Amino acid sequence: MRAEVSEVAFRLFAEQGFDNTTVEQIAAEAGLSRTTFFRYFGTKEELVLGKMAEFGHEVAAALAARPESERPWEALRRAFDLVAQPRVDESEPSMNLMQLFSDACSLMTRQWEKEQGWQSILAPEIARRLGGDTDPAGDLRARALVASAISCLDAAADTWRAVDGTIPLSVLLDQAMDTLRAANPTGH
Amino acid sequence: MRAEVSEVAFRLFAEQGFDNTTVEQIAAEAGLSRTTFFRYFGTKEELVLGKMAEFGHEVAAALAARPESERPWEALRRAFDLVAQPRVDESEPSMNLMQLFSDACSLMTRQWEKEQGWQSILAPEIARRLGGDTDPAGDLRARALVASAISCLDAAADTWRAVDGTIPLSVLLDQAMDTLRAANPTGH
DNA sequence: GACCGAAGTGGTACTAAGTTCCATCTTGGT
DNA sequence: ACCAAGATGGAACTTAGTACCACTTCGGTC
Repeated sequence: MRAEVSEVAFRLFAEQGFDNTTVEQIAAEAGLSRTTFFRYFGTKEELVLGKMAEFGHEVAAALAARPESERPWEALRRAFDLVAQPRVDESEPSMNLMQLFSDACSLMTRQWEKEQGWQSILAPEIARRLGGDTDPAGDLRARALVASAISCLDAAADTWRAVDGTIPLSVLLDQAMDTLRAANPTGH
Repeated sequence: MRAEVSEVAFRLFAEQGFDNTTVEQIAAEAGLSRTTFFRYFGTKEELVLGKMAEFGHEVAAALAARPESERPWEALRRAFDLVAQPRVDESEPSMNLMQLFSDACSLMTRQWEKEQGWQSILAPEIARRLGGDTDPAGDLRARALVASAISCLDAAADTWRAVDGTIPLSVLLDQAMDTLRAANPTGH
């Protein structure tokens, strides 16, 4: 039922884009009223979020199935194969999934723009420090570093608020970023 | 001018919350019309985003000022001191800033909920693999790992689309995550 | 000093998301 | 056949955001 509406909606999203598709349209094509749509989904975005959550659980299952001996970072990497691995068996494999992933990021909100903003601000300097690659995908490493660092800051800030500031933010940030501290090359 | 409106808005946000403050209210208190407000800011969220962007540039400046010899991850960490370091000189220092940071994350959008969703789904397993800490802030390390991994996936997916899939996503993801690969402890 | 164009401003009306409330229909049990 | 409950649809409302138009104001020109 939810699945049926969802299917209709994603067809329309694919045809016209997310913003150009109204809830009224989705409801009409799915054969229910606007009111009922909102009773089921609450928000238009929840359609996308719901699908993302499904994948999230799949990834979690894959993660849980990784061997105990595997290091966490590696286990995560392997779990991500679920979405990253080009699957030859399914019809339209990971392209649609990554499209959805990417859409979900750009769709929802400005939070993303904020992070993108910080990323685009910080990444050039990091890229420079990593050495002067100017390959098309050359700055991926810089972006990964910056995005992860922001994530650590988010996590630390959240914990900081959760403990009412009784632990200094800098300590928490050290804790978070120490966990990730990679064998980075020395500045060029 | 923008600053003046911004000041009024943040006072109202603090008093009533972001959602319970209408643009009409802000405009009225700042002495301009709703129409003019939108001419200046475009969106209500841009008020918050704008402030975040300011901090972003401050951090970028601090980052650029770090010694060349410093490793990128460390340089980022030091640049983040701008927001993380408890500043004794200013009146209400980093608490408000982090409040804003945190609000900006929860405010804008569901993208954040999605990431939070994935994080909350994946983190317990990672926490378990890191060893059985159950401290209040004990899962910070797990959250940092998961959030960073998600960031790498985002960056890789973005690059993948930018190069029209001519480089396999798995390769890009390896590239991104190898950059971050930490000296993680072996699963307990 | 009157005139004029441009830019900034406000007002009105619109679309669309999301909420609330009420009326209606269906449906399962008595 | 009846009745109560839950699902559905409709109408009205609030708010963000957009489009358009009218008004003012102000600097320059004749």
